[in-house]
Amino acid sequence: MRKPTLVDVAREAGVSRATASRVLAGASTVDQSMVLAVRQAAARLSYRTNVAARSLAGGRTGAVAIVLAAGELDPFSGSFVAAPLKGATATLLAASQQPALFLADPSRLDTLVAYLAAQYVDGAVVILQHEISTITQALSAVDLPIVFVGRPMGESTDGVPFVDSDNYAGGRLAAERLVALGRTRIGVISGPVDMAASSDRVRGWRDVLTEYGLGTRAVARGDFTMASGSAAMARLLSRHPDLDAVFAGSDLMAVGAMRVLEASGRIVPDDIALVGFDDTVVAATSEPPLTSVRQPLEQMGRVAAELVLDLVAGRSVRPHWLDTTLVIRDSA
Amino acid sequence: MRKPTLVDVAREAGVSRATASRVLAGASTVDQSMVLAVRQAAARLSYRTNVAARSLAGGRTGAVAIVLAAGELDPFSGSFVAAPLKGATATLLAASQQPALFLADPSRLDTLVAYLAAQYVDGAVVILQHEISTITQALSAVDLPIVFVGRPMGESTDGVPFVDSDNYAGGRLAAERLVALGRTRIGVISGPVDMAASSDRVRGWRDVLTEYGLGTRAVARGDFTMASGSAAMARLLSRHPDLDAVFAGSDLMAVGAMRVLEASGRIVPDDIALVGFDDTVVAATSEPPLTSVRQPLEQMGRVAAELVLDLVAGRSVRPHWLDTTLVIRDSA
DNA sequence: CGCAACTCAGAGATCGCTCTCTGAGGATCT
DNA sequence: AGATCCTCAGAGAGCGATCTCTGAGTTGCG
Repeated sequence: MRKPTLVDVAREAGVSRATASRVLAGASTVDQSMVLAVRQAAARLSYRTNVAARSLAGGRTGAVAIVLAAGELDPFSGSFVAAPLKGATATLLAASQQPALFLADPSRLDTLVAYLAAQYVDGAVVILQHEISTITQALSAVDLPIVFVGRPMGESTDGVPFVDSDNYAGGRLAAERLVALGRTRIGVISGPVDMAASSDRVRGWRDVLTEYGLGTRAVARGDFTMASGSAAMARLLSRHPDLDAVFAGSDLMAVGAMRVLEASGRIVPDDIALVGFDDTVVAATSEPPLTSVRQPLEQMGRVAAELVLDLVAGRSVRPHWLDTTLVIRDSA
Repeated sequence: MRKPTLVDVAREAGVSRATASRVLAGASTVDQSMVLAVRQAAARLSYRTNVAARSLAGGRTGAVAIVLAAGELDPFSGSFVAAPLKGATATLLAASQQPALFLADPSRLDTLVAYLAAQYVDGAVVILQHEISTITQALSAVDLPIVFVGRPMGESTDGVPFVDSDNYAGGRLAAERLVALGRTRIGVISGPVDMAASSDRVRGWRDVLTEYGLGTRAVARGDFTMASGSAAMARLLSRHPDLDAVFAGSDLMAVGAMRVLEASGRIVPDDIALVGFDDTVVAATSEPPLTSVRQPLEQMGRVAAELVLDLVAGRSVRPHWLDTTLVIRDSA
């Protein structure tokens, strides 16, 4: 049997196509009795609006892409991607928009660009766990509302709408906690320098220490992994054996550092206090449990989706910084 | 500036809309010189065909959904989802079809059904690691070409096209290996009974032992997790302390079993040989490395995508069983 | 050389919906 | 009470492609 169309619904309800369309699109300027008639007719025929036709006529598809970088073998590595994804999905569904997941392969960006340019979707939320400048660059050429989760870095990223946690404030939170504990020789294990998130955290740490007149020389660089945290901690210890606190730019690096501290015979937090970043599951399960700066990952996804919807609706948006919070456990 | 349409391209190339359409759709019945003219005109205007219009007129969207259960973002699911996903994606892209990922939330199936019924896509590949009967049931009501990766179980699944590895043959492979090693008292740790994959593996194991006149009483049930493997092994040992081989229905259960065997003072494989299933990364990294039955996961995704394309093209398809292979390491 | 068969470009209808415009009917105001 | 305003249903024109049908030009064969 042929799929029922709007005309069928209209006939069944005894109204015109236009009225049926208004009801199904959720317009308010329709008499209540007709609304009911159309709704019931649609249900009776189990009618589904044809999105292609609606899209063609209305200029909007009702779908928003959520773009993830598929560099890793496991596409959904960790909550850094899953949590914003969840938040964005929930927001879009609540707004009756269809989320369309897209795994962007950095080596086949033409596919991504083609997809976005083909008007399958009205806008896109782009979630990149790591900075991938080729992706941001390719996207800048696409004429479509796009909001990034995480601040993109680079020349052409001015005015690009994004949602990020306030990494600077997060760095300050961590440093202030350590200062409040009476620590005075406070080191930092930074993440990759080419990531905005990473350098902002270190900047927050540095500013606080400077304000308190403390030294900011004890800096070692990692790459957010556990192994790099261990290596960085070892370097810090050899150069500054008298450290009494360390702020690590990620939980994984903090745990890596913890192992080295343990091996050196130091007790956390008695001899040396430790604060991590992200408040991932490892923070809760490490021994001792790690005090960590929490990022509102799911909320970031939610807000990014809201911003895309704003852009689609023609409203202009500004970048959003979301607050980080300090989750205090045993390590500091 | 307005987006260029087919009319613009046709005018630029000096041909009719119909001809331009034929060229861009890849038809062969067009003179070579016009093909060239249209191609160049399209490139000059950086024309992209409007998928909504094409879909409305042509009845096909050029997109195929890949459905995953949202719960399977769990990192542990790892390659069971990622590998078929990768295979399916590659196949679809090669056929110039747009893969559209969809995370199905088992508690909000209406969203999935609405998406599929709204004609966003021409067909769907459904990848479920665990049997989720509510999903398969909901999908049976949707009038759309669907192919499952993994055989769905249940009343209404007859004639449902699927791609699975030949779990029965895999179970046979494992059992034959153990028999070939001269083992005669061979137990099995099965997976959940309500999963076809799981019961097929056990059936293969049982048939081989029966053919060789060996006993098939040593059966314990697990749920594919490591902990359940340990528990099942402990039960097997208490009931059948003289076992000289065990076939575990998953690598994780095999590793769990290995821990218990080790604790009981038995040496793998000298005292007791062990074969796992799946050939996941844990098989390679366990100590001793695990002999395991490998599933062609990526190929399963590829074949499933091909079958969907066949269905979309109006060809009929049959279920496909793909061969498993035995990867021999140290444990058996 | 003539007629049938074939190839292939163009005209026009169509897919199913949204949106603007028009105008009927009722409410409000002077 | 008449004029004006407002609300809201219906008519009709697209949106941008595909696809069928038509017919001009070629080719093949008797």
